[in-house]
Amino acid sequence: MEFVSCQACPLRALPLFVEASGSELALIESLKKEQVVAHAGQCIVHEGQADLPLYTLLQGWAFRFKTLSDGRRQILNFLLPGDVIGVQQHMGGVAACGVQALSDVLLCVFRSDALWELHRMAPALGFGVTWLAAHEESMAGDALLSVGRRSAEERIASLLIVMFKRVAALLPDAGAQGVPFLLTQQHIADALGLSLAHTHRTLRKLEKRGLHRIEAGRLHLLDVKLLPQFADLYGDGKPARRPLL
Amino acid sequence: MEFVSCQACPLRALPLFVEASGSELALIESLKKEQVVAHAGQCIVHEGQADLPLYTLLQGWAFRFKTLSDGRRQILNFLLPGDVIGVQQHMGGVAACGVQALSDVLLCVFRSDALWELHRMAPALGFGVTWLAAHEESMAGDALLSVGRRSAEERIASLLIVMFKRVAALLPDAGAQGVPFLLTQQHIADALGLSLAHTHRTLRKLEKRGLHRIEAGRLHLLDVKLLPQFADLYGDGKPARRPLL
DNA sequence: CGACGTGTTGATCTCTCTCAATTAGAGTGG
DNA sequence: CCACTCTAATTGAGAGAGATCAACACGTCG
Repeated sequence: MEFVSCQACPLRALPLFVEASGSELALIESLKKEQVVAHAGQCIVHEGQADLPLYTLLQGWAFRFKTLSDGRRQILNFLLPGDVIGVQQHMGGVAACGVQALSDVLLCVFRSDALWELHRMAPALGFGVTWLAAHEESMAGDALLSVGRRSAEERIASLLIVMFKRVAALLPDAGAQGVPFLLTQQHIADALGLSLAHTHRTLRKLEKRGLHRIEAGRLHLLDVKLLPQFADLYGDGKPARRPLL
Repeated sequence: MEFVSCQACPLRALPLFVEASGSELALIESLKKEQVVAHAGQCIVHEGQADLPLYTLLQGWAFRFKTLSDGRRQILNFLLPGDVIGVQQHMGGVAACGVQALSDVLLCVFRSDALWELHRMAPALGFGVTWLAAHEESMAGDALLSVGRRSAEERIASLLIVMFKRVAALLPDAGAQGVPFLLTQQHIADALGLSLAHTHRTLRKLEKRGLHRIEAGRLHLLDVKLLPQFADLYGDGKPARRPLL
């Protein structure tokens, strides 16, 4: 894995950063401490760990998770290139959740005062970070809605669709030939609050119904937009109904 | 409901704002647009609503929620005095979730450019907002863990304990005589992804086991710290185990 | 007084979990 | 090249937590 300059950082694709000025880029570059590699399966951040830096994921996949004392695990979300790791942990003191690499991973490590410097020296970038944090919370809300109120079938379909779109957005061909897919059924189960066995059976059922195909580490979404049964899941947001009151 | 000055704003109790300087307070004051009242049950923000301002909850309770097209509802979290409403919605354009008042509520409404001005004029406050957003995400993660991996009993116990602590923290006597509790069983059910019937039965069971008592709109937590069975739930964070790897 | 919201309960149903076992594929060492 | 190991996928059987549906009680309110 090679060095990635801030010029080429996947974060730059984000709406809030595309217009970063030269001086802002220079600032970011000066706050970057180093670049490290973690191997598949390795823990990047441990739950409860203190003094952790701010990271950015340059290459590879990872996920954030929490565990209960008896081992039950909940995956909070999956991290793709361009995602920031640890804004929340970084600020609280100790990490509220762990982060584990799904594949070999290349990380950009920032100085521990990076977040504050960013705010102080470049308010526009600080604003961008706030936007990022707010956006993450919104995603967390979607996940909560899924886990709390959707059936296993809906949850899995929804996850596949969202992941497909996220990964496709990073590819030049937008996923025309399917997208790389590194999750095991266990990961899917832990992200959706389901058991492994039921996740497997549901995945099978959806495949049979024509939603998707997973093959050789690639996810192919077939005709989502055509299947009315999945319409609710495809849109970006939830199709809010009426205010209930 | 009377006027609340920024001096007396419940937000000032937050660690990140206690040390606000005079000029910072003046800035905040200048960004405040007005103060409005909403009545119990009223929707403060509709799902999908555009152009919504940034609010702060001065008095009363509310909650954020999302709904599916068939009416299923998931409550994302409950809002108490001092909570900020809509950092995420505000930034995205349209509201990703709705907000409804649980009681009569007093809101502080900010100018629509408040967030940006805060970042631009007072980086320390901007940083505080980022911290807030990150903290919210962390809470969302806790909720996801509960809904995804805990049993109904654990979820409810956990919610009661967390709410008790939050409300107590706002009271002078720290909840010695119980704390006001405005949630109906339906709210609890919608927050935890449970059915109303099962929520009721579980609530009963916990009460019988001595966890709590709800009476006349007040929640009394009995001897949580003494009950080993709830130990996992009482601590602030989750008692993370080992890295699984 | 009737309507409504909330709490309460019983009966029944089913989705999802748990436990257990088997298979398949990749990697490793001899 | 083969035995050995490990992970991930797969499947079946049985159990159970929690959902659904349907009443009923009670207090508030117009």
